[in-house]
Amino acid sequence: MAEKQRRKPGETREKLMTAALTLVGKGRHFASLGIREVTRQAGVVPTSFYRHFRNMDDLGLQLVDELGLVLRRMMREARANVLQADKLIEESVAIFISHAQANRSFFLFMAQGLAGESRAVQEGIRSEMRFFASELANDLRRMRLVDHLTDQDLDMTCDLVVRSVAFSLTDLLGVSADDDYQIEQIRKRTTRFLQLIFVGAAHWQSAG
Amino acid sequence: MAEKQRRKPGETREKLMTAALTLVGKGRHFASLGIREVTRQAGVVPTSFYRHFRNMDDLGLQLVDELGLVLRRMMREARANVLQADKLIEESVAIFISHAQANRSFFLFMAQGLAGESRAVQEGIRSEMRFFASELANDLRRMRLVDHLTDQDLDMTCDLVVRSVAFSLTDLLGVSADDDYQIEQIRKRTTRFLQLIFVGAAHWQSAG
DNA sequence: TGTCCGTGTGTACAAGTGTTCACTTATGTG
DNA sequence: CACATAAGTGAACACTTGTACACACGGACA
Repeated sequence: MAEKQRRKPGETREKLMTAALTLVGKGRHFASLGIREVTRQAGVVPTSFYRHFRNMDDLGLQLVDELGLVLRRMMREARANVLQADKLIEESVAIFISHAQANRSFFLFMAQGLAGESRAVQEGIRSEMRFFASELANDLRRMRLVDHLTDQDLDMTCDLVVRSVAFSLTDLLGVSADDDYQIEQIRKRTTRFLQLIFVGAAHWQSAG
Repeated sequence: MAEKQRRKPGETREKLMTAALTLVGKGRHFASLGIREVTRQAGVVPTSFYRHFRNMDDLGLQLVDELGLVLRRMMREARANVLQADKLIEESVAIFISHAQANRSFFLFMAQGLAGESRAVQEGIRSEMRFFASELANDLRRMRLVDHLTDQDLDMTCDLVVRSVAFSLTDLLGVSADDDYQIEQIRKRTTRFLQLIFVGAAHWQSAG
């Protein structure tokens, strides 16, 4: 039999998660992946799967957790790089797009999971988005750019912002990763979306 | 052998499409459906599938076409029922939600397809959404509520509106169909999203 | 009336599926 | 060093899957 090569602990686990993401990155839908398929892609025997996950839903849930880390990294970078308020939207969108490109499979998985098969994964992703929106609201509060909005209205605004960006994600993931022209179009459009929303927020008082 | 019961032409075809939608309505993801599974649900022998569709992607494409009809019906009803401009948003959202409930499986399929496995289905749904947005823009132009916007800015606004509503769809489809409280929350939130967007559009000139 | 042809049916098969089982081995802890 | 344990392996199982083939029927049209 082939030698058993155990390296670092948790290595196979990671290989399996990466394999699932790789398949998603190749255009497959997470819901259509099977255990054997994933283990094959990972170069591991099918039985190994059960050492780390109970089933594919379980693997999906653990991917959601890692997705949370990716999002947090992105937030940190945005906080560090967006210094001047006047370019806030442009720069944030740019950072978002570059992260989405760098972690294409992850974001693909996220976009799929929003309407996915597993209720738990769905709820997990939704919860990550809520967290993201609330962090955004905190940042904006801290920057005192939106003092005229009630907390509730600010939360709503940020929710809408996150949703719009998430939807742009599906545009972005639909075009090939090196189609610079299309990507630039998406960047511009997303930026204008957010500008429109913030113009609305700025005048919300009068309409609320 | 069981009698062969041929009824109306195209009946089996419809049964297969309905069967796929039914499975989607039960929580399955379209990408994970198989031919045998669908024919089983339709009460038809697997071989019959090939008389009407080349594969599951083909069936998906034909579902997108029918989805177009559903959307057009919804638009027609909205046009007929939204008479006074001041309640335009509220009433449109209400009509949308009632249609989404009445055609739950269809809209579930649409939400799934946006990040689905088949590029063609994806593009089809996206195209339906673009059409919807452009029709909305035409209606608004006709009502002369947004004369200060350029055509391009109006298109962008409508695009954002349609996206926001589509995203609310995933909220709506995530809650049980008779959870009136949650549905009401979603209705309110979606309404406020659109109001925020239109406030933004109303003041866009100054920022554009 | 005869003859296509679209559509429905049953059978068959090779390949792929999830999961269980009994096994081996590497490694950290005592 | 001995050993318990986590993590890897191959074989086997009972199913399910997509698809091909030959056949049956019924209505449209000559």
